[in-house]
Amino acid sequence: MFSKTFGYALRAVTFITIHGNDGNKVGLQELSQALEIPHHFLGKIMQDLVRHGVVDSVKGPHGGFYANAKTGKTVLTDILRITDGNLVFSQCALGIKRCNAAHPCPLHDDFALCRDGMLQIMAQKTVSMLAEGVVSGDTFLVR
Amino acid sequence: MFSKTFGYALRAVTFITIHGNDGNKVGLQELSQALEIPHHFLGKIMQDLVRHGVVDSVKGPHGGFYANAKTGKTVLTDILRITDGNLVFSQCALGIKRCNAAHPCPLHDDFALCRDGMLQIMAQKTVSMLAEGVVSGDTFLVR
DNA sequence: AGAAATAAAGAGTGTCAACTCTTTTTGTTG
DNA sequence: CAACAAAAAGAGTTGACACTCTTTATTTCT
Repeated sequence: MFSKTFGYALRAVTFITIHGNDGNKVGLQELSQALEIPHHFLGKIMQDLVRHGVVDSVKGPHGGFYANAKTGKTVLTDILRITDGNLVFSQCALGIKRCNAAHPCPLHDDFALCRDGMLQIMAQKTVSMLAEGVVSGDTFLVR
Repeated sequence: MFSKTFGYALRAVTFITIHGNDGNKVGLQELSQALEIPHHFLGKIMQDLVRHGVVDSVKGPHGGFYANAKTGKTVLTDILRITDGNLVFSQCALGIKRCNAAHPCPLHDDFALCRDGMLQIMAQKTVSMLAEGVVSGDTFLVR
């Protein structure tokens, strides 16, 4: 459904929301170790997130990533759009090109309902909501 | 979400249910042209479906694929299992390995609800139900 | 029996996501 | 300012999926 990149990005941003605020920064090293994500691959993803302003970063010794004003308010579909592009939002379950409500494939209605439901939930959930769940011990970012 | 192979397989089986019964057979040529699916690739997929008994085939002149007693009763998850394996049924949205109800990722509950809903629908829908929709002109297999 | 048609089988190719490694740039700190 | 630490950038590798091409096996028809 979603790419691995999306999972990595979401987990990383959530981790930074928890541990990278009030002047604290999270290094790439620490981030990749804590979340068990390949170091260099995560670097590229973080680059992209910084470029889009989802998180901020500073270079140099004691540098790293940290949450900005936008970070906590970012909704999951924002991140999905960055990592997976816009295609996820419209593709047909059977891969038929001109599949739409007026010219539906046999699965169109059921699939659209399911997919749009998921996207709607993800459009309402913010990163800080996820962070809350993790802090309270209800949900987990690793393993 | 699902592989192209799944879409190809489902469309092919539905087409055969409509056009390959009562002694009629559908050749690979005809099938791939009607559904606009790459010829040789579809051949491999059909092989697999025949091996699993979803459809039958005969070689030689005027050979081709045709529906058997099982074909119409096949449910969509049967085909999904053949083309995409069992992983689809259990994977985590964020790619976390030991993600489950007792140790959930932040999206687990929402995603499981959505995914299981879709799979449940697909476990109840048979190929002949799809064929009905196509025959009545409500849904389409091409383009 | 021989030719032709057709599915089956298998090897080969392209592309992309996922991952690794190396180099460069930027900023900090002593 | 020199050394160093960390992110940024970019080239390289791998594996899986999607697709193509060629060869073989099987059946039918003349």
